[in-house]
Amino acid sequence: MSQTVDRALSILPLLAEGPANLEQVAGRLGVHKSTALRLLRTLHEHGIVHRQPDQRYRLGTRLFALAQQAVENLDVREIAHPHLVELNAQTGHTVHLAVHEENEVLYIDKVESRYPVRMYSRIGKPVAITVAAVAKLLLADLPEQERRAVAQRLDYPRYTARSITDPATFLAELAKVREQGWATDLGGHEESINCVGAPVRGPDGRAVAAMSVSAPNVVVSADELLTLLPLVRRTADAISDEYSGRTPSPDNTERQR
Amino acid sequence: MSQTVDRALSILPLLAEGPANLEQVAGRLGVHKSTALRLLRTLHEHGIVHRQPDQRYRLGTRLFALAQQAVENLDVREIAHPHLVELNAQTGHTVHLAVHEENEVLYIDKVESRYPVRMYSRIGKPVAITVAAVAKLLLADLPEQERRAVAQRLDYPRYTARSITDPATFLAELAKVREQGWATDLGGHEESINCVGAPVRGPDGRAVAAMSVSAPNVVVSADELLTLLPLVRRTADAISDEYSGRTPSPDNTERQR
DNA sequence: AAGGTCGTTGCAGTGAATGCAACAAGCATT
DNA sequence: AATGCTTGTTGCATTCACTGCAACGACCTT
Repeated sequence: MSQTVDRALSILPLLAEGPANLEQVAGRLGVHKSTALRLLRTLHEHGIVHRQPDQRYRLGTRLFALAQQAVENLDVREIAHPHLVELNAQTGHTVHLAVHEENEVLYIDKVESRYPVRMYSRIGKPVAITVAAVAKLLLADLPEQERRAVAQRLDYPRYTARSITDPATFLAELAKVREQGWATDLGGHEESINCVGAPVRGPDGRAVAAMSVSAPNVVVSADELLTLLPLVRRTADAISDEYSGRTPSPDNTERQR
Repeated sequence: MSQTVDRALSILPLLAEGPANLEQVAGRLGVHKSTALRLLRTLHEHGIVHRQPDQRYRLGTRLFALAQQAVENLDVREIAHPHLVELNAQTGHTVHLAVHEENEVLYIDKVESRYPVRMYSRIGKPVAITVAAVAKLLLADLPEQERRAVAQRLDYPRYTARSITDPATFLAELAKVREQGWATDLGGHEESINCVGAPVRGPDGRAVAAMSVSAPNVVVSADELLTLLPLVRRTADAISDEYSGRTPSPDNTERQR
């Protein structure tokens, strides 16, 4: 739309390949040296490109700073909420969103069946970190070494007969979750409640949050709940895409796994 | 230099603060809506900005990808990382790596005490350039004339009672740092936090990066932290050697201390 | 239905970007 | 040392692309 800006931006991927000098940039842009110079100068003033001692240009660290600031100011909850509502509408079940922070996993949003109003019942409260599906998802994303450290220092309350109660089992569960990309809690926290969840990932692929759908046995069996897995994963992926600034292509009917 | 590009690039830091709609962008840019629209469109086509379902704009994946490449091209980071991890393991404290670029000093890596989870907390953010140990190290390495120029144009926020708040004191401090080859920040940024750092030098002897170890008063006193100085310097030197392609002679055991 | 907000589009005027050519600086070759 | 080559920089005339305006349309609220 804007020729000048278009040209300037075209320089970036070019420099991403590696440092380049003025003529190389001008050549690949198909413009006169002087034009390229002025574009590069402008980019330089904004710290987007950096001039090396050998006068060649490369991408600047300002880009990194910008990206960093952007993710920090991103509110997962804000982005996720509409998706959670939709999932709730589709399934009728309770939907949770959780993040990992300072050795705790806590709910930051919840859409409850029938109650459109946000009741902060469990929101903000730490989850049962050793059994909850969302907790497994978030911890499973940590590097191995750290996962081990965390598993060691946790307490393992026996909420129910199905609770995980030792580090080894927990680590094995995390490995499985990491492998398959989704998690469940089948009566591990409360005997009659099952959950199935999936991770929300940021631009760098790391899990920034996790979501889950929960329902009591009396409403749907665990097996029935599991049939919702594809839908849950699709929702989580949609949130990931939006959070990462990816454009959900209009015709992306189904994503391949 | 180029008005159009200048305006377009000015949108980026604006969006880094958070999503914004067309009018907000136009307003803060001081241009007509239609102008802002066309700039945003161009940025959008390049994937630099992303349009949310609510039509607001925010930074897009492409920017994240570029930022990623920008830091990956900084091979200091890659070389330094294992050393930082080791230093962290030895001391238990937070370790930072920073570079100087375009009038800013910013963290490009960090290894946090015990909780690498928060990995990217301060990474990408400009450091408090008038007080941070790494900033002193990098600025101290500049030629005198340039140091003076920088010192003059800086702001000197009084973060704490111990902050450096005027150019003369700052220049004196830089001279001292230059002389001794290491730097500290004793409560100059945050009252209870002390740092000690050393420079990473390239083959030509110029500082290409700086690293520091930080710890709160409550954990170790400033004096205790200073006892780590030899270790910090040795680590920085090891990184320098590797970066400069000097053989970190296999038998010059770092451990014989 | 009316009124308001906000994004989008066509258009005319002009100011800003472009390419040219000459210049400067650094380096290699002779 | 002189010459020629390469590469970055600057002043300038031309023109084209960018700008702001105003009108339109989509959507939401009352």
